[in-house]
Amino acid sequence: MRPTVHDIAAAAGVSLATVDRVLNQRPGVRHVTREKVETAIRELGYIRDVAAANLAKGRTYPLVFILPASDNSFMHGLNAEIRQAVLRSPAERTDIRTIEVPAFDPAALVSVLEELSREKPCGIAMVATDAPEVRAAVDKLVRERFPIVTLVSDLTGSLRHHYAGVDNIAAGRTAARLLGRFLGPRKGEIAVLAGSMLVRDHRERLEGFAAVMAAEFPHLAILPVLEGRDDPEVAHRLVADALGNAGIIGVYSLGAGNRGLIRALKEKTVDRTLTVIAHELTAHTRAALVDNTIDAILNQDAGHEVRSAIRVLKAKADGLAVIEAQERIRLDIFLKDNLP
Amino acid sequence: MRPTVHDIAAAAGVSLATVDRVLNQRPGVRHVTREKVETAIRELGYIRDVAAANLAKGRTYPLVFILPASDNSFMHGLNAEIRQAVLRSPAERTDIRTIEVPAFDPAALVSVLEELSREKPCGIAMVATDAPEVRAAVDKLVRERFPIVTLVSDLTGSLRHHYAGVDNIAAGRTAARLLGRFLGPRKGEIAVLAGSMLVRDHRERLEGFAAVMAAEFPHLAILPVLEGRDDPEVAHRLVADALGNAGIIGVYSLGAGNRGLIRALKEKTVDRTLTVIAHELTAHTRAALVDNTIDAILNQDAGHEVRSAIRVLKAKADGLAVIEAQERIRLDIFLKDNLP
DNA sequence: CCAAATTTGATGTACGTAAATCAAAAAATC
DNA sequence: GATTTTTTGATTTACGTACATCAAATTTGG
Repeated sequence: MRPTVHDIAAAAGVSLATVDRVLNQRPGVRHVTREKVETAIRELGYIRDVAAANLAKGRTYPLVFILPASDNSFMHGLNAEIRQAVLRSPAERTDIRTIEVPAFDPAALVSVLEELSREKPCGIAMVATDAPEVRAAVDKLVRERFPIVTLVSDLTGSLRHHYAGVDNIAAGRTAARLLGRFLGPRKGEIAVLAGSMLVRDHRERLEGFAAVMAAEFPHLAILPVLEGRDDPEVAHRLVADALGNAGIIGVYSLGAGNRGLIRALKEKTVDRTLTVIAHELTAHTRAALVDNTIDAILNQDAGHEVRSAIRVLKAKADGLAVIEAQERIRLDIFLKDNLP
Repeated sequence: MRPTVHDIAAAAGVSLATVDRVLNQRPGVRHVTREKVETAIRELGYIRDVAAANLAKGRTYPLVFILPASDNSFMHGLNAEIRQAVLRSPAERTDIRTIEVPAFDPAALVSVLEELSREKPCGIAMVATDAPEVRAAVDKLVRERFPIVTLVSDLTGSLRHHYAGVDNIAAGRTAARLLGRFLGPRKGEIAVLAGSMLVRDHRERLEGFAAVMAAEFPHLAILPVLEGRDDPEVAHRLVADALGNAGIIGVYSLGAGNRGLIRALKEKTVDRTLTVIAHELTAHTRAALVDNTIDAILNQDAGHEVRSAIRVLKAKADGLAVIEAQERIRLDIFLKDNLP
């Protein structure tokens, strides 16, 4: 049987009350006594029964998710997954609140973070906008002992405890290799459609993509990035224009808002084979993959990201270890054959 | 606040003891009373606090993993993941035992299953050998209310509650498309290295592979399957021999024991580019991917499979729902750019 | 050495559920 | 209608931990 507080008390030769004081860092314990107890804990290999403790405390985990108010399929999916998590709240003892902030607006994000400092949630998951003031606000919260995980888009160089999202540089590199290998020895130009170069994840994907392209597929030339602002209409216009260029043989869409891209691809008048790689599996990209308009989809599983963020925040709040391998968000590669 | 048993008792106008009898299906409750209680449960939306119940019951989950005694990297990895799960046992209230049975031996597997029927574990995870007598033994256990999940290799047509493994037909199809697309318009022959055609997962991978090859890449001819018995030495000899055929331009290794394959590939005398796709990420295949001996690796995450099997078995034992999306085991596709 | 302050012990209640016991009430049987 | 059987209620203890209270013991300061 695993040891209980009673065993610790007996082993350390103190009372239950004292063990409790040590375990819950309450005052009124002499240094030597505290050490006796801590030794007993270590020697017996005592682990607190979190379930029993939560029951006694009537504990819930108030968590806050901060998301950008972006109107694209991916964010809608992320929102839906958070709602699913809310439905599971009673069983998981979580109490989840979502805050939407204007996208790409560091100041707004910072002010939300500052408010949270007063509200005292036991964990914060946020889609980070990459700016120095955001980094400073996050670091401040971490120093005040708030568990913080970044979601989807990381905040490198900050003190955040964990990042629940894919490695975007690796994603870009993977896209480049797939595209390069699919195209074979053909020479030509590659169009890149992004949302905005102001977002870190898009910048990183492009960085990885360009690096592998240059190093391993020098016969393929990357055209200037089209910034579609994750908006289907804008994307449609940009891609339709670009396809006037007969030299294009491949497309990499690294952002959201692929509806416009797909429409432009289907409308193309000149009949030629384009190899297309896009990000994020949605109803639209899925259909396009099935009908061969798109050749591969790179995806991050929003459900996994949300569940992982919650697990990590709870663990951090309790000071417990996380299973690293379980919390690694993988880059899913979908061909038409392995769709879920 | 979520309702408790006390609220149910009050709402149904019965005593706590009666509610308990209903909840734990103990005898001695009239039909009408039982219905009153069940109505109250439904109307208040009562959900049993599993943590509190487990605490009161002093419950642990005795689980059994049945694995084939195969000496290859994948099975070693699976074993290691089970040992990790054992380390987490105190926190997860599990009590995990592993049983090794001779590989490809339905009779041995059946006799182990029959023994388990007496031992009464609260759940069984097994790497299934695909045979009618195994199917019958599994169905019998399921009818006796044992939760059973198949691991890595499924038992289609049986009553097992869940399969914790990848879709092997989809895996084979994916391999075919990757190989076909990487090779482009080149004509040639494809060597296929399998472990044994007696194992269901290998048969299924080949089936998916052959289907896509025939339908979409008819200019590539699949050579007769090499059965390497998942043994590096045998695989080495078979592949080395096969590579004497100058028409081979691609290799699909759908089984375990890739060390021999890799050695044969590196030794090849004629200098030509082979496109190679293999299964299972191990130290060897990983190195081969990095040095370009292998072009892509298809993988199933053994850690995810083990954790998923445990979650599902616990949920089934408690009669709870599982998060389907979370328990879906994906086919990982690794290029050298997205290695973990 | 005494008083004050600090540290420790003993004890009880609570969390939500399980499980057991025994008495009381209701229903079924003859 | 009395007896047996079945059903229900009331109550208690337990699981492992948290937390509060009060008394007792120990240490510290003067």
